[in-house]
Amino acid sequence: MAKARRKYQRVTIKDVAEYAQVGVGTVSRVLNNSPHVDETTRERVLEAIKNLGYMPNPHARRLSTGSSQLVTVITPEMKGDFYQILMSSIDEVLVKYGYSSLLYPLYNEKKFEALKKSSDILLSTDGLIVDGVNVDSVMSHILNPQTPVICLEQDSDKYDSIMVDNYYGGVLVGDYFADLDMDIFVVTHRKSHELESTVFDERLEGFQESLEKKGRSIDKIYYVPLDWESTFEVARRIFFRFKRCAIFTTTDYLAVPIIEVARTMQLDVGKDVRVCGFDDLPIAQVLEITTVRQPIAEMGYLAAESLIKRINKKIKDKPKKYILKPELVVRNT
Amino acid sequence: MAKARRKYQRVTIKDVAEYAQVGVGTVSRVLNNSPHVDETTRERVLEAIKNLGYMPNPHARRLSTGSSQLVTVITPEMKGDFYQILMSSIDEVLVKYGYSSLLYPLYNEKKFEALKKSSDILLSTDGLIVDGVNVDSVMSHILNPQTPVICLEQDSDKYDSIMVDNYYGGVLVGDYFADLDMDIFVVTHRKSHELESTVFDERLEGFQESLEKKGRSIDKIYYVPLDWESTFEVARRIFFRFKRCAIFTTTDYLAVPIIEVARTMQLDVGKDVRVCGFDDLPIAQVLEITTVRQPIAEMGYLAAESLIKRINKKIKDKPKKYILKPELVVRNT
DNA sequence: CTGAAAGCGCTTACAG
DNA sequence: CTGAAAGCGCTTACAG
Repeated sequence: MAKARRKYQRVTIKDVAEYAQVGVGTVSRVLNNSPHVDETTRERVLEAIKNLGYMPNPHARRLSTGSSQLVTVITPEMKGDFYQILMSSIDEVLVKYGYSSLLYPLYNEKKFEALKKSSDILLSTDGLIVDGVNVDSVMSHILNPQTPVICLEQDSDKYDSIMVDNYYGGVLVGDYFADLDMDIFVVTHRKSHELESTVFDERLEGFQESLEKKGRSIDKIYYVPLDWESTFEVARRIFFRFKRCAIFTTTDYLAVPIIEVARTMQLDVGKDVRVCGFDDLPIAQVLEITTVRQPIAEMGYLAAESLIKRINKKIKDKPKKYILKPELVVRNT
Repeated sequence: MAKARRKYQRVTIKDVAEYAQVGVGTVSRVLNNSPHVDETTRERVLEAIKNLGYMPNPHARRLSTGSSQLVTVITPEMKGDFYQILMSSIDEVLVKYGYSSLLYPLYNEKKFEALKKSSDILLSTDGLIVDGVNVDSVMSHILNPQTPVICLEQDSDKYDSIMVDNYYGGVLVGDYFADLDMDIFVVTHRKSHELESTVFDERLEGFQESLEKKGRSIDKIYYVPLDWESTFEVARRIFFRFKRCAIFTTTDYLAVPIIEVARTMQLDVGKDVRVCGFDDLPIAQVLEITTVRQPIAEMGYLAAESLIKRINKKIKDKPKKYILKPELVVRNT
């Protein structure tokens, strides 16, 4: 005779307690691996859990403890290796502390609107790591002031922020290219909407100013969408006229098609044609592309560690700013 | 004099009620836009909410209502356009019903382990859409039997499943290529671990059998990792020997580098060199690649609609299977 | 329209 | 080691 159960007829801790003939507190204790439980009662409870097919209700637990052991990571998109690396490193430290991460990528404007509407999501998690979005201006009003937030690749007055010195990275490439007796081109991406990041411009600026300081200048800047098809076109246009040149792409992603076109056109990449990317994505490592190494994993570690500290109220002081320095990695291109 | 508050000193519905001089029930009603609230009291409550900076506690609400209005989408990875399209279409219908989606990409094995450990995540959401993972065998034991699940690109005995007829898609390409008086090559990817999908093999099988039925056969199959650098190499190898051939890539992603190499080598793509992809990703549309159109958005719509129906208990019957038919889209390659 | 109260399913001092 | 009870912050019949 199935006993009448409440809404959703889920089996609760109470059912388990009855079945095992103990109090709910004891069930809770074995659920939480408390050491203060007699071994035989523990087994009886475990038995009950199994027989009843009990599964805990996370909402009840979270309401009771005031914590979800969850962290939300908000990114402006989800494509590319960058976020995979970032997420992996964040997860690595998170699990150490018993936390999990949830991804909330803003892959289109609707997604962002949805977030503003049902900011529930932002309130149901113990902390936030936000990449490339200006939290202060577009998000802080829907956030609980108590919720710890770490900003990545974006400055913030209210929260800890972790940035890479993109300008400096550009300078590194400029210094490197300045000594080359070649025409100098840049292939980069122009940000098209508010949410996009400004890193490409910063890299370009550092590059440009370093070049000028050495009496050189950019011969031409090509702006492309962030996809390969357009870049293939640009590469063909460049190499049709110039068999010898140095090209700075503000991300490795754009370097790939350029190198491939040059190689297919039999140009000597690494000698007559020099290509330098940015980011040191896995693809740059595989193709041995000269690039500027952005410490993505370090960013992730730092972000996660900082967040955990904030969550644990270890730090209560003013927002901190971390600026990580990139480095030039000269390889075969 | 700041009043002493409980743990986390968050302001609760009770504080708001006191401040506005009403009962907590009334506050709850204005929070939920109940029409049965006098306009002036509503305003008083709203005022109190603003002044106190009140933010609702989602856990309490979820415990009380038994629902989170959240859906988790689990994918085997997060790279590429596919998931962006899928997620967008899922979100589109979800918002219609007042739901939001959370992404949980299994970008590495640890992520999957973490999920098994703290299956909390799977229990705190009203439903699940799982892409490309065999739920029956690897996940169903950590799921609440009550939780509705929709499986994508993967068969299931327990849950609704939505699949694309990949075999049939391969047949379409085979029929198309069989009439071409050219050598026929395939560039495809071999699955390397358990969690990866088998779609590439299914597509290849359909292609192969259709060809055989017409008395033709594949001249050579090239297996590559799912990245462009390797594919560039393969393309160069092919076109070095064959200036005239038809190539079937089991995903558009792999068609791109092949087409680029052919073009850069001055071959007439669309005439001497024929390339047919699979998926109809945005990149295939931009580059006007002949391909097999996989109805990704339709999958997303169907998945989300089916899930909502299950959540609302509209359907209680046996798991349903949907098999979507892809179609050949002949373009310029 | 509105308030008091019960209930959602846990956790955690508090006694024993 | 264990049970009874209070509490987490909401929602929702139930009376009025």
